[in-house]
Amino acid sequence: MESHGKYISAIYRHMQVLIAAELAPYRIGSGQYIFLMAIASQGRTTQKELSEELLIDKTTTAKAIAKLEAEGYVRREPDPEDNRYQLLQLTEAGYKVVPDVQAALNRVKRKAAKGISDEEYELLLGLLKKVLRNVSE
Amino acid sequence: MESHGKYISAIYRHMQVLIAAELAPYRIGSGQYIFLMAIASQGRTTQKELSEELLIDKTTTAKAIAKLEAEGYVRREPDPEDNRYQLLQLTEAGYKVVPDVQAALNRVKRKAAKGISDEEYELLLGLLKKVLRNVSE
DNA sequence: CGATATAGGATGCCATTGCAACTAATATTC
DNA sequence: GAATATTAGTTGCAATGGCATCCTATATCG
Repeated sequence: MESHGKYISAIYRHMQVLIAAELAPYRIGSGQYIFLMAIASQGRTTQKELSEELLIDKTTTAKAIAKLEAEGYVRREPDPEDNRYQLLQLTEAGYKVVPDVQAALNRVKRKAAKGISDEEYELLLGLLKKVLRNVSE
Repeated sequence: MESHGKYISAIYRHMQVLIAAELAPYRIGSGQYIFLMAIASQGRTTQKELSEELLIDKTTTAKAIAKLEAEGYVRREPDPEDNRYQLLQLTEAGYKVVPDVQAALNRVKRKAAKGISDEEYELLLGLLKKVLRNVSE
């Protein structure tokens, strides 16, 4: 009785390794790029929003943001209207690195999707979305 | 430009948590059950074989097997014909726990596959297999 | 046969991740 | 308005997992 779990796990681990290798030159780890790209695409945001959107534990988010900040890609400043929040935004260096990161991610994606048609890929995305909704509720 | 990576990663992390909770009563972690089930289905084997079949680094395999041995589910003995190998097999307790683990995995799978038809599920498996082949070569 | 290479496995180290528990700030309730 | 609850974020801890390195046993090559 075959299950998707084995494949999901193996794909995840291999993608982590591939992405880590691609992003090593920028000193961005496999655990940080999602946050960088999320901030890039939605501008000023908070850790809470990122956690909810990416379905990642808030403590994981905190640590990833701390690393991105240490590398100079993200700036943090307390929200003047509510000091519990830290407003996040990309720095100059952050904006500059985004296209390179995007290109690296595209390379990995092309490698992963080789031999899969656009229709099949859309189908895959749709099914994964459904599975994610199921396991995350 | 949407990609499967985000979903794969989120599904993986959520499944880890679900499986860990299901298997906690048996003191089997989310990193060990695959090995238990693999040994159960193929009988006497070695760490090398497991690593290759599951596409998992050999050091990860070593640690998982060590834990399963410590919990009394797996027995290890040196291969008399080649002392580099450790022959692995389930203990009594190992055989006894397999059905429970299988049932737990089935529960997680049913939850994950809710609202997905058998045909769609097969399609998903096929695509995941393709992606895995792509990223692991 | 002896030297070198290769193979299975183990160990140390580090990155990622989630949970429990905590802190500080804002909301709510009496 | 003071006490309590909730919320955003942080810290410590433990589990998973890969890489570099090492050890020991077998293979190979001169």
